Amino acid sequence: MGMKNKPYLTHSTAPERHCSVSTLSKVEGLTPKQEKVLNFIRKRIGERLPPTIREIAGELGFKSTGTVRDYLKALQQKGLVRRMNNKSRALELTERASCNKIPIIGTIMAGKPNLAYEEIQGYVDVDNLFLGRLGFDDVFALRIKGDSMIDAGILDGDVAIIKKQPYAENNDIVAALLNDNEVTLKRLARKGNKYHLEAANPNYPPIFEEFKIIGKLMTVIRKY
Amino acid sequence: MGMKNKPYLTHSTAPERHCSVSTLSKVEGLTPKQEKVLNFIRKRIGERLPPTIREIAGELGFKSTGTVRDYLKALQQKGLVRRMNNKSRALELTERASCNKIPIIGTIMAGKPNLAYEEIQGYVDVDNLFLGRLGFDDVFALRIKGDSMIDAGILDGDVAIIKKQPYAENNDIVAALLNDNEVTLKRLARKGNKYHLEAANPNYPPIFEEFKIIGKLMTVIRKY
DNA sequence: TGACAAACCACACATTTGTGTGGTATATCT
DNA sequence: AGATATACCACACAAATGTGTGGTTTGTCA
Repeated sequence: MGMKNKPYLTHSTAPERHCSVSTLSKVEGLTPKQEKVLNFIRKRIGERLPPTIREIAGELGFKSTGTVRDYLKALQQKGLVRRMNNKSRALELTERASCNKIPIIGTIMAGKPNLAYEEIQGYVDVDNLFLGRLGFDDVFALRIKGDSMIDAGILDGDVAIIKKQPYAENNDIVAALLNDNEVTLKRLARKGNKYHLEAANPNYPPIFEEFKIIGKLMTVIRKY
Repeated sequence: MGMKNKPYLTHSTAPERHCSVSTLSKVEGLTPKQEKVLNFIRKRIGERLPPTIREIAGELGFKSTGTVRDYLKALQQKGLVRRMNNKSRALELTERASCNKIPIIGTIMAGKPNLAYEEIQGYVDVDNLFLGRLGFDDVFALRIKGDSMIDAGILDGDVAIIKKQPYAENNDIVAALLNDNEVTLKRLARKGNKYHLEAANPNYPPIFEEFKIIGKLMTVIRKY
């Protein structure tokens, strides 16, 4: 009955990930109804608990589970949804249907009132962007202080996502622990067969003192 | 049986969110076994499909569902997990147990074998970092081509997250549409009471031709 | 007209899944 | 010694859930 938009888990801390990609119906050849089903699935996956077939039926007002299965079959055929047999809630969005992604635009057509994406080169996956295939265990973040890496495009205040590892290769940008227990982000450089640290800023001298590599720079994020 | 670490959904595009915060057991008063259960739940929620009780039992090697229920009860009492009755897979992590955040480290103590976070300045919330309070519909991404913004620390290949808006303020970095339908990222500048676009690179001249602002730079992301 | 897809429904059945009861063993604390 | 918590197990039952079969209606396209 009228439970529209009620979060499934009462105390959910999950972000609202529901996103109706308004152009998807045309792009992907979805009917409006199919898009509604897909959007509900999106929403619930965003809330961290995919729906059961009967929950979809309830939300969309269908009286038969068979109806939902027809929709799921259609969405599967169109490559937007994947399922596992005989597993409850085993619904997954494909790359194309995922709503955790922000389109990367190449060219944009200026339609009169709105914009139309002309060329979508790909998608930024919000979840994977930092981590790639890493787990949360494997990384930490540093907030950059100072301008010692400015020539590498790493500015004061940027957040650096560091993959924990006690080694790195020549020329990698690494988070290193100095003797005073300070962490610094520098480029790993080799002179002969000894490694040292170099800033990306001519005003800073290379560091030849003892250091310990604690991780390797994976991602830089800057907010404006 | 030995299905350790096998992704649950074969073609899963979901990130591996499994994160055993190694200090959690002490902080939260968890036993090692309880932490293992929690970490498996974390992992599977990260893969977008919370586990059933029997799946937990299978993973951890328990032969009885009752065992798992004992663990869930303990985790619930310790405020790390929430559940719904009679709903399959209805497992949710609380704020404290959630693993969507990456700690931002200030100083780091070098313990003998491992590192200990000395000063956690805050957390990077993976879900909200790009968007803040924006929805997925309000943004798009541009992949930076060229070095015209290099002095602003925006390099070739970086991904720029743009908030859609047809206006901006002086000195904002904006995504602008030029006459040839090309999108470009430049700094909005004012001369008298006319706006034009400026690169952040002395090799590029300012752009005085007609343009249309399509959005404002919110975030820059660079992967290594 | 016929073929086809979309969009529904009913209902039975099998499997999955959560729940409940009642155990055993071990260690710790009082 | 008794109370308590952890750490398991077996088994039965009920509820939730996925599956399968077989329909009806409507519109579109050839």
